[in-house]
Amino acid sequence: MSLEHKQIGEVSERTGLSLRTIRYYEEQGLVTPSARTHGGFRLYTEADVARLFLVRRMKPLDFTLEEVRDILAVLDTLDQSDLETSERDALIDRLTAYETIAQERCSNLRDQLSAATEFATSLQRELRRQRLGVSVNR
Amino acid sequence: MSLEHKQIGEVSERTGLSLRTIRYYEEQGLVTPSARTHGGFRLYTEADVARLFLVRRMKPLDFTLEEVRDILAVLDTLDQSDLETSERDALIDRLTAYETIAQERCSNLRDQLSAATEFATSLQRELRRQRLGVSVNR
DNA sequence: GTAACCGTTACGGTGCGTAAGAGTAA
DNA sequence: GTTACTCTTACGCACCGTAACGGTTA
Repeated sequence: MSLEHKQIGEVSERTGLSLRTIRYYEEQGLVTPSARTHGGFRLYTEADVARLFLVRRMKPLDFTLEEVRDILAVLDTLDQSDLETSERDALIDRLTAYETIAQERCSNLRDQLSAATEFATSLQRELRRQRLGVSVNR
Repeated sequence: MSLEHKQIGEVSERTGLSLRTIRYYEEQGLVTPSARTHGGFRLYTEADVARLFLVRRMKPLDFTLEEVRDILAVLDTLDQSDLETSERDALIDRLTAYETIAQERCSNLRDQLSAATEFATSLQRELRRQRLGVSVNR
């Protein structure tokens, strides 16, 4: 059992998500553990953990948790084989919309990274200036 | 006057910060407009706007607004020429600590960007698969 | 039985969004 | 006198952090 199902603490360490966050994601319907012990402890399969990692990868794109839930639902549904073509097309459209947003957010992230880097190096420069100013006494 | 002082709407457009955000930053003591009209309209100088841009550059590093205020205060104080050496050294230490954090956050941001990019391209792949699956009918 | 985990419940906090209602600028 | 800005006040919300208190597991 401990081969198949892990409890929340280990999952937390592996994913880097806090206990609180993992429980909150469950509360919001994102990732539900596949099982519980008789006493109520959450038990996660590898698939559950993979799903948590997937959510984690989406986080930087700051989707709301509602959007994340929707994306997961679309992906889940697309994995079914018994879908009518019209329904599948609709899902693909929804996913395409999310993909567009994702690309936009990625480019935002790039901008933020460069802004942040710029700030960090400006701090460095300022510090050098200040240290010199003192050691050379002007 | 409109040559020197801009009101909040124009500042908002230029900085990309919302009116609410600019007012909130003031409330938190980050950036205070240099003047007000008789009627109470906020008036910003170029220096004020530059300060807002500076805050904007810090945002991706997700410092709390309290930390941002502190950083700004340190920078402001260091710009004074009449500081005792001991005081200046203390400020430099504080700034150095922030610089270390900034570097860490930058590398976090890089990780997030790559995770996000990874997710975006995985979405792309999934969409290609799905579109093919339909058009080829399996 | 005793650590080390885990459960639920609930309050708190940050960083804004979003009215609402009224005054100001040109 | 209008139209476009702006003001303050205040409530609301997402995403968790952090107890508190008690049960579970090995």
